[in-house]
Amino acid sequence: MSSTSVPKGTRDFLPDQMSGRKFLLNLLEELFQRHAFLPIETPSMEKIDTLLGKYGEEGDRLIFKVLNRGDRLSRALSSICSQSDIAVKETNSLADAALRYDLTIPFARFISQHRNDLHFPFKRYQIQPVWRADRPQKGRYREFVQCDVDIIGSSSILNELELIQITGEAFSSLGLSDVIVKINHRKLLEGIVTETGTNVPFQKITIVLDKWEKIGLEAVKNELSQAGMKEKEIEVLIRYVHQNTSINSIQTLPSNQMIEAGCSELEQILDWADKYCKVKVELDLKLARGLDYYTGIIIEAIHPEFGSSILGGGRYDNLTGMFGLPGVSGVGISFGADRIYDLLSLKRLLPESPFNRKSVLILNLGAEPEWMIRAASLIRESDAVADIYPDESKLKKQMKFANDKGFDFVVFMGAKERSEGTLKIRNMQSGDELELKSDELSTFFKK
RNA sequence: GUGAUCAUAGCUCAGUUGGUUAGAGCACCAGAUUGUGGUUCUGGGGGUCGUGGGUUCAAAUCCCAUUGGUCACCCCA
Repeated sequence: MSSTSVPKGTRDFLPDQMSGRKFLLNLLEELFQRHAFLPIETPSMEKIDTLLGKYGEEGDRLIFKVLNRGDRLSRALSSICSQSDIAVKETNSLADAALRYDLTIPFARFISQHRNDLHFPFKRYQIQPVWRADRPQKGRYREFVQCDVDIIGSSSILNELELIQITGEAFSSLGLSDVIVKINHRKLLEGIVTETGTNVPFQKITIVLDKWEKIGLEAVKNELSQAGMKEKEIEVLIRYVHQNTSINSIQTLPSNQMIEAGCSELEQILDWADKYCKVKVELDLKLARGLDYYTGIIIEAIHPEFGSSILGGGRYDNLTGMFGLPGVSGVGISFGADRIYDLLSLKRLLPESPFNRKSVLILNLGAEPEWMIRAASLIRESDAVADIYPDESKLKKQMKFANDKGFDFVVFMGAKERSEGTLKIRNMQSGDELELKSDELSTFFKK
């Protein structure tokens, strides 16, 4: 017998879960549309070269590669097997394609390819699954849905503001009022690191800083020193980064070009966010984000009752350059739909009804089928959900079915009702019953 | 890639120093109730104790291996 389980880190979704997921995804999509973003989709697979080398060395390891088929595979295998040592490079000849790791790189590829068919600045949203060959754990899946909104072809920080507005609108309409948006600026961070005079790579330092909340100040100092920073450099770095959580305090930083550029953008964004965004926005100089391609403002959203971030994003100045379209700046964010769903379900903020509107089950009491068919049509015309129980089963069984399935009403259409020219409707929650004339059916379930 | 931990019914779990026929709750099915569900009562079905091997008169229990799940690190939505 074949196994009934699904691969590690992937899941089935039952109808009960799907109604919550649809609710979330529909809400986000509708919000994106109101902000004039347009939808696109890209294939689940990209050519392997499109993805490799874009996410740092850790990222490359987490990309799912798709094995070649047929002769190409046989040739690659025999070439590898004939060698005494299998070079890592050779394994790439086994795969020409890989599953997408995020939606941002495919988007950059998409923009470069279709540059002549698009109007810039171009605002797109994209809601699709991505795959990562990670070890699954709480809030971490190997297949998960990202909801990306990006604006490409404009350097204005009006775009950053809009993305934070969308973040605030999304979480407040979902009922997640405790979400905190943390922001930082890659240039500012880089400027600070420059001021320390260290020759340790910027990327290495930011990753350590990012762990601050988790491991504490002393451990951060330790790791920085292990990374090769001198004690004096660490001291300077910590002094600048430590406790700089208000816009006033970052103005006390030394001035160089990068710091000034970063500061003025952050200052503007924080001021606007305070006035126009429905979410708490905090400056956090420790926020780094591992993805290499960010160059300006970076943002991340967290919730105090959830261990990992539920949204991430930032500005990238030259993503399309790798695909032959240089000098185009973009900024975008990605909602982690699966994590947000988990959080909503933890906080019981998802709608309970599996049908997204009033729902009615017509009980089968052996009445003339066409009478029930007409009744169902009338109910559906009034925009409610209608279903006819197909078999003339015991009433108890049908009632239990209606109850378990979550129908709001059942309709009795039996011999008694037929002779009186009426229908009996029972509210499944209150137990109230009332009689209606057949032609009142279409208006009863309206609104 | 590194580390920890767990695996008994569809689900959540009990199961004593190894010792009769492996239990409970929930869920499911049937009846009490032949036109009324969600409450109650009664009864019923359902397990090769993850898999393979070993120790023993005897293994869910002890040993070894293996597979799978979960959690953490790394990194990230």
